[in-house]
Amino acid sequence: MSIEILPTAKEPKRERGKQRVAALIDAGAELFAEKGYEATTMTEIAQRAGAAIGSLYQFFPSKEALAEALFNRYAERAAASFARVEELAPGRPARELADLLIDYKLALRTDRDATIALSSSVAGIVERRKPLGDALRGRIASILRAANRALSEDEAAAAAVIVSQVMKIVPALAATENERPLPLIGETRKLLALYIGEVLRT
Amino acid sequence: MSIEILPTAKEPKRERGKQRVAALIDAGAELFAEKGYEATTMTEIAQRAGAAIGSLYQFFPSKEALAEALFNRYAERAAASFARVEELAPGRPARELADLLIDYKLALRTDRDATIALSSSVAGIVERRKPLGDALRGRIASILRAANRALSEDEAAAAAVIVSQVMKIVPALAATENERPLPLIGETRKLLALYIGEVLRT
DNA sequence: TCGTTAATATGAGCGTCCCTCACAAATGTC
DNA sequence: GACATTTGTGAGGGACGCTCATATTAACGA
Repeated sequence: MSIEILPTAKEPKRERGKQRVAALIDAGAELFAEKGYEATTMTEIAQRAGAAIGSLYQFFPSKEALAEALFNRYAERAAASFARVEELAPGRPARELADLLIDYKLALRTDRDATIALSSSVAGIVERRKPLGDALRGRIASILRAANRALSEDEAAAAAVIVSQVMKIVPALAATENERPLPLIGETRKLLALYIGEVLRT
Repeated sequence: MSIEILPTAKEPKRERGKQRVAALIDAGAELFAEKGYEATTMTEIAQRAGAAIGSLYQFFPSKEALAEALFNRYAERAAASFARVEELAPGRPARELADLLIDYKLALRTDRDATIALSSSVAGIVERRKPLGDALRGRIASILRAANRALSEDEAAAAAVIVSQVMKIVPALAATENERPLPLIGETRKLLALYIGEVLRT
């Protein structure tokens, strides 16, 4: 499998350009979240941003490039948000670690809505996601090893895969019923706490 | 949200028509699995099946309809497969229940490859998936209540949601590394057994 | 055997999509 | 103001899903 080079967005040089780019990304985020990636047309995005179609292509050479710019914003926010988790993690018991990780996912829920529509439709995004997921799993593994020194590297890595998979349940549940404080989220906390407890006990 | 009426596939009346339909669905399954739903063109599907584009549209009035026919095959096989789980479930401890459910997902892994490409791209399929998931959760809840009479209906329903979500981890892991017997699947068995054990203990 | 009817087969062409391009307008710098 | 650079514009090219008028094939009674 070869690395796919994707034409990136062209940086705006002047103030007006920066506003345009921001408006275009915002319009794309709204429409992708509303109708999905494929159902959204480039003409539509340009219209909602108050720009001509050619102006959209001036900054984003393809629909994929716009999706990637959107994804980059999400990735930056996610990385910053997890840094906060790492600050709070040391010394906490399994139950609190589980809550920290669940809350991390809950906080990103809103931003995620737009990017979630991309991950399945845009080939380039799928590949961009992988290193991000790898990094997250690595950081989770570090937290686990810090909490239980007896854990081998492989054991921590395997456990981190499971933990990250359980964390993915959160946005799936939040999407199906976003009304109350969600008893199902509580049940997911229990699930994750059980597993982390088992891992730390090993 | 209104119910979306989707034009269904036209049933072939003669033997040659049935062969055509089978060849077309097979071609679609192959191509969707290879390149994804959006990247696959209707012309391509017709070509691989050895048919003209008009012949394809004779039986499937739209690309979505073809996707739905594909999905139906998967749904039928899944239902039949879970009936076998229900036969074996009564009287088993948590660990064995977990293994039964994980193995159920593993068995469907191959067929799932083609349909997984659709679920995110085809709006009609997303809606068709929902009742299927509801039915699965209901049947899991029944198994749980049979194993623990003290469980209320709501408790069993909530637990079934979590169990079905954990089961979704299986194909995700099988996709990332389909080489060895997968130690991560073993870790998922442990996770599910832990949770079901907790539920049955309540 | 043949004629009739329904089923199946065909591919040029329509509308819409993503995207290109030649050129016009606006902005910053001297 | 002159000039270079950035930004703005929309008609049109190529490819897609899909339609339709028409041709071919299969089934069955006379």
